[in-house]
Amino acid sequence: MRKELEKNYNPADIEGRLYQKWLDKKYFHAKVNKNKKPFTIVMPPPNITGKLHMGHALDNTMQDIIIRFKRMQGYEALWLPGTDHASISTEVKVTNTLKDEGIDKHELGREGFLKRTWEWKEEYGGTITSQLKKMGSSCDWDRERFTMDEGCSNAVQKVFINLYKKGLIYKGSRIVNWCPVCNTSISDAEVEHEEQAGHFWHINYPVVGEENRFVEIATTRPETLLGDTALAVNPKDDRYKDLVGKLVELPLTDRQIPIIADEYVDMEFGTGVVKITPAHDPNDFEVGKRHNLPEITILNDDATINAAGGKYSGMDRYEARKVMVKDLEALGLLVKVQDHVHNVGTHDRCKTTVEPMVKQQWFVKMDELIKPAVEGVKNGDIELMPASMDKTYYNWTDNIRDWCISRQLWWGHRIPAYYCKACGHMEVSDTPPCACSKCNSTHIEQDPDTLDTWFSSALWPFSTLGWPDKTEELEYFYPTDVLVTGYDIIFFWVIRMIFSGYEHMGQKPFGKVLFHGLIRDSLGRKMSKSLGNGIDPLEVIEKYGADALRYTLITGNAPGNDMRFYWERVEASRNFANKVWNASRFIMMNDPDNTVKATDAMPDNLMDADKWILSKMNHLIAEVTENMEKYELGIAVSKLNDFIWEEFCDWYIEMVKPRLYNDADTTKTATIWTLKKVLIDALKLLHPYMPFITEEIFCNIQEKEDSIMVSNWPVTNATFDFSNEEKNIETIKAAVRNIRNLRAEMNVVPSRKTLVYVVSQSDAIRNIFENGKVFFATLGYANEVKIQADKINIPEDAVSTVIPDAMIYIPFAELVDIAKELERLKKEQSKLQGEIDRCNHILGNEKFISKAPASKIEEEKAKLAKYQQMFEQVNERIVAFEKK
RNA sequence: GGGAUCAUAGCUCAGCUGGGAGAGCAUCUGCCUUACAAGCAGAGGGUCAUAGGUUCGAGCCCUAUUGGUCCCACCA
Repeated sequence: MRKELEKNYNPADIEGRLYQKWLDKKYFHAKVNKNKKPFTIVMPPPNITGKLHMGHALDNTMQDIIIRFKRMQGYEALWLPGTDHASISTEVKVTNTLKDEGIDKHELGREGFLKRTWEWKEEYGGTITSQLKKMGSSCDWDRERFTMDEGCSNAVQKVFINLYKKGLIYKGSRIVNWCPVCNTSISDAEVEHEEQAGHFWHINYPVVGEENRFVEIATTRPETLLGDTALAVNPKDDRYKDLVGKLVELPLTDRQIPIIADEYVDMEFGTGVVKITPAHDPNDFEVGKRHNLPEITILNDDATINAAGGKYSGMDRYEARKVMVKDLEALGLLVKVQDHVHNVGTHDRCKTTVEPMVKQQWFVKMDELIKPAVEGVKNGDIELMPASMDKTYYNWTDNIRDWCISRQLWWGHRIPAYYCKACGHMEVSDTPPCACSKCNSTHIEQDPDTLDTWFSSALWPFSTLGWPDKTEELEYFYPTDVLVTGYDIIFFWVIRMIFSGYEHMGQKPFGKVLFHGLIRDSLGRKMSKSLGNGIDPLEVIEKYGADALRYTLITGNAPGNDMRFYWERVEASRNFANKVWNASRFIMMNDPDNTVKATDAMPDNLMDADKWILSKMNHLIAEVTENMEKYELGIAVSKLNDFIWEEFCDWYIEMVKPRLYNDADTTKTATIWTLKKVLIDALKLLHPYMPFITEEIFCNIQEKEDSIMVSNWPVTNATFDFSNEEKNIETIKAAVRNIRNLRAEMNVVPSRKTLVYVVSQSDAIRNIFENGKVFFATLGYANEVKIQADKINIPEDAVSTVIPDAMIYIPFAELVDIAKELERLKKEQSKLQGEIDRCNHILGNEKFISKAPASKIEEEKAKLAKYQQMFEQVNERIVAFEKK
């Protein structure tokens, strides 16, 4: 017994139930199946610290749409989910939790800390994946992975060792961004630069051997003076030419440092003299290397002054700054203090001001690795969408620097390097050596550092499929087909996956990259925790349903562009869902016993309107499929929306009502068949976008425990190409519009039941129509025009056989204010004349004829013919009117 | 400083390789109508940022300008 559908679509009732059904039936699970072609998407792993936000919602909606589409098309579609251990985020989070409990991470020790972190992961790491389920994501949860699970960890170790053996990983001293709070180095990309109000301290350095001669420098960080090993001037700077090569006294210390000349110095800026602190400034580090200057580190890891700082040692960097400025003032060496706004680097996770420090770090050599990654995009092996992202991509690859991969953290993949405490020998190996291969000492220690989070993410497309083992999954599903991600991690992640794929698999990791933009709030601001302007996708789902959310995210936006989130847009999406719901309800109400099935053979008594909508649907299938294959998801769904709402609901269903309400009508079955056929195909096309509502309706209408998500994607069928009928109905539509326009002037009570479709119901009436007289019919409500209806002659048989009794017929011409209509027609005529002139102009142009493609010329010719025909028609009517 | 990108209706945005200015929302008018008022039928509203150029023809291509956003580098 089929149940009555609610008047309004209520998503909350059905979403959970349907998702569970899909899970139970294992529809999401993809197997190695040699009889089918694979289609693979690997999910960008969200952080285990994360909560689902709009960015994830968009990202995963796009992936789900693609994967559902491909699954219906008959591919073995795998969408592999997983999460990222997010080393630094997680470590910060757990450290803070411990802090709240009064536990210091270092007291707990490495093992204890890791144990806690794993516990934390078990408890909270699944939050985001469970939230993804609410969105309807059809991931293969049986294959869910984690960047630190056994397989992924093996892959990481293997890659590290391979690269090391190839000489592509090295250990070196580098100036790195040091976060004194997180106690780790961070990559350039993790540093945020923000403007801060600071000061410019002008300090005099006394020249050695010259009484009362000083060199004035300006600095924003006077405390680093302790690590100065030179002053530098520009070699072209005449003011200081004679000073180059001389020594100056370094204030507050007993050291003397040289004055050197280097191009790096900007003569215009400050005093034109720069203090060089190689150990605490990236530029100075470079200068120091060029001039063989010593590197004096003056800070401890927690940014206090170290033993090299004499009386200042032990002070915090800012405290030392204050004291030193005071001391300089006392010595009379402080010339002046200016206000100065400058950029300060802060750590994006904890907002601490980073400190450049010289450290021993592990690096990946990039110059060779990056080459195939550049080549792969250049020769089209990998396609970036939108194509404009190529520029951003090359901008990164062209300026790539060696990748600092070591982090002084505990949570992550530990570097597989082992040191002999006796002789200092280092070995890189997948198992800890029992004894030093050089001195046989058993005092061996593993490198304490862990790897950058992105090191494991870079391997994600193949580590998740079993690499380094040669699994059949890897063989079957790799390379993956498309990567969907935000453009903001093109460098962090996309580039690194690409070169890793080529290096370790010898193959690209994915064929296409589909970039999307950021979701902003209604004022165009980034959604962020600190602003508190984030909209929780779960809240949207609760209020309007997952389908409405998905629909909102996918429409009204071009690929790669940022989008703003408005509640009004969600409402519009919900309204569309409701429209689909009610159209389906209407259809079911008209066949309560479900006697007609869409799978039945096509009835042979289809009317023009039926053929018209079937033909339209046929075109739509072709267009939507093409758009989706090009991943133009927004375009596809907006076409679908227009079709369902405007053509199917506003025209077809309205046209068909008199037939359904007339018990004597012999075409009723054909009508219902057409309604169902078109609805079911439309539902299928819509399913990737709105999985829940389409499934619910599909099951109700079929009365089977079937599922739309494993049904076949609709294909075009030449049987449904009815170009004549299409033309007929389009003409009728135009006529109806004209009548509607006139209605206001006629002072007729408007009604949406004003129908013209009847014109096509019988040859008799159609003839009248074709003779230039247009009729419309109204069910009730039109008393005022009733009188006029008496004046016309409708063939009795035409009316009685097909048309419901309540219908009234009014001759078009009788109702028209002739003067007004003439005016309108003349306007239309002159417009058409304009079009004809335009076409003639183009077609008469030699250059156009010679240069334009043949299809374009044909198109213009067709237009010209069409306009000329329309012009003739209008002209005939004008002549007819003028006779009156 | 280098680069990217955007500027189209009141708002948010589409507009694919140059050839008839579009949608949604908002506004206004009329409608309880046996699928849907979360609806139906209509209407108004744009010098396509500015100035040049290429072209038979420019929202689209080129140059410059203005303003916005983003990324990278970063001044001691």
